[in-house]
Amino acid sequence: MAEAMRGLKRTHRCGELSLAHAGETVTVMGWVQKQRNKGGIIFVDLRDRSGLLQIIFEESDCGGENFAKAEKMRSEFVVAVVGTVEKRAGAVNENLATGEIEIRAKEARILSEAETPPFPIEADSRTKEELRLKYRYLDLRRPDLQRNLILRSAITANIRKFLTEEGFLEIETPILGKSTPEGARDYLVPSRVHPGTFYGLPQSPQLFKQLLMCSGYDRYFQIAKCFRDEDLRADRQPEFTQVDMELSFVDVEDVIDVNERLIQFVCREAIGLEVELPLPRICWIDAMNRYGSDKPDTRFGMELTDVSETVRGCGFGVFASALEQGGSVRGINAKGQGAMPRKKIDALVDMARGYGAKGLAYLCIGEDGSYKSSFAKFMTEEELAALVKVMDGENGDLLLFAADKNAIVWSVLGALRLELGKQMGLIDENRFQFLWVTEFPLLEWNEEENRFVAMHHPFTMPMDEDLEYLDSDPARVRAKAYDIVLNGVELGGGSVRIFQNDIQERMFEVLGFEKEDAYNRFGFLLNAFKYGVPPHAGLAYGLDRLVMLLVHAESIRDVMAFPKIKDASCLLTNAPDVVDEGQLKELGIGMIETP
RNA sequence: GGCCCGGUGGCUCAGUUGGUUAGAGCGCCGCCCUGUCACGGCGGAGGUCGUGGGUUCGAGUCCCAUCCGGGUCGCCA
Repeated sequence: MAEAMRGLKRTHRCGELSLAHAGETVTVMGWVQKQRNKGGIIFVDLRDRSGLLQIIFEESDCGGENFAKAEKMRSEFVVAVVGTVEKRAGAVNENLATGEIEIRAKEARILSEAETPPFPIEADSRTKEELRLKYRYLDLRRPDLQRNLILRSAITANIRKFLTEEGFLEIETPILGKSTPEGARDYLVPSRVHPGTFYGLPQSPQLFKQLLMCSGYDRYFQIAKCFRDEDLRADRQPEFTQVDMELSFVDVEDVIDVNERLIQFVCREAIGLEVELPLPRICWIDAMNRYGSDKPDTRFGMELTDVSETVRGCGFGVFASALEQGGSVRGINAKGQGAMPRKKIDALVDMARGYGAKGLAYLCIGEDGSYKSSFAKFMTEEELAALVKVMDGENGDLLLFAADKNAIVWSVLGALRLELGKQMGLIDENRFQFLWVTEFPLLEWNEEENRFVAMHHPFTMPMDEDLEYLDSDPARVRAKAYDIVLNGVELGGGSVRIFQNDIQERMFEVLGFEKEDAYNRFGFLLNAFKYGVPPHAGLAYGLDRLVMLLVHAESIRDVMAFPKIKDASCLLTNAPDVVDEGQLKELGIGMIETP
């Protein structure tokens, strides 16, 4: 039977009490973590978001009625206890922050009884995610998730603090916006007032923040919910949070500077991590050539080596044809892995195929200097020796080679490098390696659409020195675009924006947009630019990813209160769900066919 | 959409080559216990082996289909 709280007021959270409070009478409230009944004495571990606290019940202190309540207490009951803080008479519990003290109960109330939860409410749960998400409100009671969300709150509070002090204004932009077909799929919201038309939920506040620059707000930021109707991953949710910012009268260096100091401030204040500035930088082409990735994990080496020139003209057809078709041959050296069993190598070959390679060439160098290889028979001894030399191959090493178009070679070796880095234990999980990746290509060729598409977005400014090639050789134009990477995860990205009409129109031309079409989609922005636009640039972070990495969570779901599962549904609320006929009718929506 | 992993009491798992009545730890229920904190002692309950079909004398185990969850490729300007 639940009792009222009347007359009681919580004085402390459990974890806030210490030896300094000895002798004080306090009132604590929380959930029963565990009851240990020794017969004439009952211990109750009380839990709230601050931690655990031991309560001791003895009939001589609290009387028969309260003692009987303590006997009834089960896990997850919500109780209130009035009592005295005491230094423990028994042994100190070293595992507990409040292990030196306990509350000697004088009065207890059972505010709410509880059924036995479907899984244990404790840290480091190994419970299946399906169950955890169905009972998310219980999962969220667990100390590790509470810690994650508390740290997330500390991170956003410090972001606000820093940016506000730097003169940024926090301004909200609409959630109900205009669908922008370029890029990710939009979530659509039907309009009741205008049947047949739809709002699009924002993939980012991009265009609005540029308008804010036109309006003179100079430095803007927002912690903004964003939506993308694409398939999920461990670090991707359909709705997620961006820390979005835009600055006027700045260039690349200004954006990087303020963001480096932001990162340093937040890491120091929120998690006590000291980040050394300036952060290292790498330009995109170097990142691809050295790591096979535009978001390299630079906590370990095993860099890629371009062996195209070494193998040119060799007898191995796969290498030769890749080079003939304008591709490359590159390799990585897995030091000391020369004795890797065939089965594991085959798994790597399969993995390479998963990234679009037709195969993966390997060369094991035995401890005695002998070769075991998938392609040695096609090459002369001299060719092999040259290849091993350029790969810095020593006895006991495993050399892996991919030969294809550059894009495939990079992605295959980039993925293999990460996999081998993990397998070989080369990654220091306690290290935080931030990295700027700069000078991204402005455009990339899209085979399907047979046209160039913007790598970042169509408003990204080309680098000054490449501007002249925008029409003649678009593929070589680099952008004033930059990504911030942490431990091989893309944390955020941004760019300097085009603010000159003529460059914007040339950009649309290269992208194959009709002028009319461009105005139809983005006219409000282009029109705004006609009335005086400051040079501006910005950046947006994936807040969830940042928090995930800083708290060492394995999935973005562990730093969000109510995440969705792989098919973008919610196991807790069962969203999305059907709606009744009347709602649809009002929106002028009919189903083509009921699934 | 493709590929990979998983689904066995409330939870986490084991389950041999297909072979008795499907096990363990934790949890849960009852009784006992005045210094426990992974409390302890005694006793007990609890399982359509995700679902459907097939092979077989016999299926948790093999085959097919399907559902659910996770990872990943495609996708994510």
